Amino acid sequence: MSALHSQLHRPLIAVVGPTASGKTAVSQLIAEQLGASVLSADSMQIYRGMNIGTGKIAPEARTVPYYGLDLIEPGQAYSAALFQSYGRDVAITLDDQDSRCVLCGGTGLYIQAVIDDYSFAAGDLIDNPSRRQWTRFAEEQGVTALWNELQQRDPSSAELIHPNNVRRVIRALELFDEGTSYSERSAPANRIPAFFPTTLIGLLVDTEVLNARINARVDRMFEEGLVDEVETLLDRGLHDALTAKQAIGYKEVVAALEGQCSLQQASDDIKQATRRYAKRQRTWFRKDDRITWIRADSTDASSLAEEALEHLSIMDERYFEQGAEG
RNA sequence: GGUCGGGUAGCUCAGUUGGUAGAGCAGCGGAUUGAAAAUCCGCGUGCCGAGGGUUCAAGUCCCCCUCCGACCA
Repeated sequence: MSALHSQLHRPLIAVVGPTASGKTAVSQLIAEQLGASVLSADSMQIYRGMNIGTGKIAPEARTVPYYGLDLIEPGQAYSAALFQSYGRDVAITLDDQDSRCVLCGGTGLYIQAVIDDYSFAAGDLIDNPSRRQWTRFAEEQGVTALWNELQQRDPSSAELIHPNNVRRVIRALELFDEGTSYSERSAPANRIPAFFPTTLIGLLVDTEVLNARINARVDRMFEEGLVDEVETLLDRGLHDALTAKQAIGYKEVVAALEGQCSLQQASDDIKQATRRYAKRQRTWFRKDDRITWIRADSTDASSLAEEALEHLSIMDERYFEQGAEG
């Protein structure tokens, strides 16, 4: 019994990989060739006004329609569940118009929420009394006491979550309050069935090469006016933003602007945080064995796109053969 | 040239009365079902500057050399 969504005429395309691996350029070239649109799956590029620091492609550089950018204000809350319904709508709508969709992004959870059969619980994200209550409980009683509460109510979920991981313990308690369970939903990522047929392409870059690219990119962000961008966002209330203020490149510049460190230090911190982020992305995508990895040490996006397109046409063919059989 | 400090993990340093070494940071690996650029977990062999000596046993004591720093000439 497969949950595979069969409404799509052609499989979705997803280009994944760590930050600075060249996803944006390659995705756009692929989309150009196929007459497709790009759907960004990036948890920070959804914010309006966060452009330089998130590596968002400039409007004048866009040669195909883009989705998934500038969806909300930095002060607004967002979630993987919201992106899931947004992304699926986009994918289905494009397919209905006989157009194709190239998912492009570094936020593994967002990608998977769209293409795989994740079912998030109902419940209010914005005004969630349960989350508030447990957050306060954690502050007052400590993380161990919090975990003990979960252990009492929902032992099988408690078993899956380390007591120090407050965020996730709280989430599990929320789910329990909603009458469901964290443990019922969690499953090894590679065992979740697909929701859309998707051809996944991963860009693989040698760590040393990627680090050098990250450093150069951060320097460029400062040259392009990252500090000004952060100042503008602060005027618009970045401080009160829950998630947006945690973005790499922004939190460090804010610290410098508040006099906690020099701009040089902020730049170094951004480079380091970005390296670590890239590592987490590598870890996330590595376990997905559907991904076909393309070596992207060179910056020649067009040859990478060509390689990707070759693979895509093979996979399309396979998809239609299977469809004809079934 | 002399005196005093110091030379221990990539970096900053601990190392008790001699029992072949351990923290923070960095780095590396992993997890990930409504914040995910978030959150969390795991990983420490290093000629203890070189050589010699005392001792059952030396990062630790003694001698000598060397390098760095401060001060005195």
